[in-house]
Amino acid sequence: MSQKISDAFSAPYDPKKVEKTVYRRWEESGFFNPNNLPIADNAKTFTMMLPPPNVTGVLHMGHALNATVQDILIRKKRMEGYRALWVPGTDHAGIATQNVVEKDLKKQGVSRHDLGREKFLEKVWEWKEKYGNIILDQLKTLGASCDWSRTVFTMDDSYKKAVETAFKHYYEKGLIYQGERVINWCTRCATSLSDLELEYKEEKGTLYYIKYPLKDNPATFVVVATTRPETMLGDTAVAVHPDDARYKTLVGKTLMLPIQEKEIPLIADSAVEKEFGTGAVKVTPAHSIADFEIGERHRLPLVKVIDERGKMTQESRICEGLNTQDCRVKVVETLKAAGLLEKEEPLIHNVAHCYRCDKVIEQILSKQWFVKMDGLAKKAADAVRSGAVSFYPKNFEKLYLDWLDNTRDWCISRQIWWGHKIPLEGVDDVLDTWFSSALWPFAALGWPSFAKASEGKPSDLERFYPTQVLSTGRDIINLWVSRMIFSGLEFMREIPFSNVYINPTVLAKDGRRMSKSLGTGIDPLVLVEKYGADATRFGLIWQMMGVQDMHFSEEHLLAGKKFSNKLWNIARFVLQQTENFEIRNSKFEKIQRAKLEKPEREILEKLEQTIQSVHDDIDAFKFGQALHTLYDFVWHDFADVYIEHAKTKDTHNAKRVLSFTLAAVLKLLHPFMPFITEEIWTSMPIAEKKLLMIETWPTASS
RNA sequence: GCGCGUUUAGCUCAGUGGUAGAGCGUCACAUUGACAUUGUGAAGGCCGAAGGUUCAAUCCCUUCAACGCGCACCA
Repeated sequence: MSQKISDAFSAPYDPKKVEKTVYRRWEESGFFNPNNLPIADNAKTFTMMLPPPNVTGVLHMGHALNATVQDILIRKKRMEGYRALWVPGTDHAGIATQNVVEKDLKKQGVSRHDLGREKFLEKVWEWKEKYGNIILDQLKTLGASCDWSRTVFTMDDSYKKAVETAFKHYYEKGLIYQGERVINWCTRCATSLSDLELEYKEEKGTLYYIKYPLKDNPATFVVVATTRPETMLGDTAVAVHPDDARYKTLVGKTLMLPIQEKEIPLIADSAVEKEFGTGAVKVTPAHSIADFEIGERHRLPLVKVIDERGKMTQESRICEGLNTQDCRVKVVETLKAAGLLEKEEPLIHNVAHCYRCDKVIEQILSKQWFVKMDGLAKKAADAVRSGAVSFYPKNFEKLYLDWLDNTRDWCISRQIWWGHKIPLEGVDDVLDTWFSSALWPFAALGWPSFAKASEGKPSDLERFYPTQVLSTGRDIINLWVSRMIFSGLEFMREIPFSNVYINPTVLAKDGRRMSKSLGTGIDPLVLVEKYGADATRFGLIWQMMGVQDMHFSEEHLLAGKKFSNKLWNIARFVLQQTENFEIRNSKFEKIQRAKLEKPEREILEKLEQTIQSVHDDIDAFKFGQALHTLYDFVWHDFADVYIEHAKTKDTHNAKRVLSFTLAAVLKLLHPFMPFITEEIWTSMPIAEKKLLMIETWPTASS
């Protein structure tokens, strides 16, 4: 692969001429697959699972950032001689994907019900094929060194088996149960949702003060305050706080529920807040999770007045068939006419919306499947409390523990079509997409099968589980990370990863999160086209200095492009100087420092420091710092100072130092900017040269 | 309401108990010698506000504000 320098380099650097070819060279080498790495049998493993992107659409810069972070880690470990495996894949993403396909069909005026389940699922599979492939191509274009031969989709047959096995395990252990309980329901998606799949938004509402007459003394009232007067049609009690002096004498009396003209008790329950409204709260056990719990404590009947389509039921009597909004109007009018509406007040309150379609959530009584959480949550919490799993940055551990310490049972059944069917007879529901994602670290390695890869060789599961690092975003710490941890402990009896690196959320210019649904996403391929993949990676990492969020800014990609060019020209100069100057790789690293002149000694000392701090920073997940250090060294110490000095002399030692420093720089930069470094490496005058991606990572000699 | 984070140059962000830094942008000058995607230099900041500790505070403490996030409430 030796090339004439004059052929290999012509300024300015053009990533388009290089990146595709270099990637092909890596793929042909087979080294993305750790089985092909030239390492000893007892080499340590280093495994990462790519958080499988949803097949809802193309990747944006947030994904690009996470892919780059992981590629930096895996490339460094590979150069350090580890059996390095990075498993890629994609996620079927239940509701989210079903929704985008439904939206797409809607453009042609077709609904999923027009097509029917089977035909609709065919459409979803078509969508999955298209976007799944685009996603993998995007990752390759960015330089991701995943082992593509191990690519997994969360609805592959083998994965399906994992999901069924997991369900069966929980079921037989009594951890999965079916129950009629109040759950979050999206009337648009027509499915239940878990507590985590809601987004609360502050909205202006009205607080209605309604008089509930005492049965024995209809001239006397208990006034309740509510933002949802229509749900009063399903009230089965009014509750006050046990210590509330205002109601002490009334507790236990019977009230008349207006409109329905039903007798309901006035009860005392400590879940009621004295300060809110009048201190008396209407209890609608079929349409509020909190009221359902009060209802369980007081054995209250359940009256379901809102159905799964968001329409009022027969039980609502005067409002039967109306939607909730119209029913509210009718209820308020009726109360006014009866003189039972005391007053109305404006109120700012939080309203739950569906995290996938934004529709307001109803809480309704419904028969669903649940996973018992107490034991599992405790396992997951202990894994972090004991230090077995660590978060970077550390403060995310609190977010994780807060949720686990307070979580309710997990509603895992969904009334949609796209997903894993619940593996029991007579049930058409599918599983929450996070149920399958939770198994990712081991299901993607073949679980439940431990079958040997080949004669005598350990299976992937044995060899690569547990993994070392999970790199992901903060928005799915509880949805995903916590569930992987208890799933790993439950099924593998071992934590799935020891480090969780939470990367910053990439925000668009206006400060909103980058996301497809918000229309704020930027396709990394557009930027790769403009600046090159190395510069795109550079720009993202350059900006990532360790805070929670980053306002994505394209100017850093320009800096990356300039830096690529600088590096290219540095290499041009060094290679010109060192033409016909070939050293064996093994000897190459050893330069007797004492015999050198001051400028040579200084640049080598600075290089040592750089090697040390880059090494430490990457291992501490300080990727931005590492890149800044490298940039400063390359541009300001090496180019501005040493190379300028080297122009003034033509000694053997100067040539050695030039070559040696460049070689070290290429290695250190390779995880960050893999393409250009690999390309320059092909022209380095080094004997017994391998691909840079598997060359030895530099260490600071002490 | 509770908690966490952020607030530094036009923009995106570093940083330190003692004359404040980078990238990009701006301005001036420099062009045959690796690189104009360059080089040299310059302008540009009461380091969110107010108190406090200290010889000295952008940094430590308190309070406040704005923004972001999580939790609770969301009757």
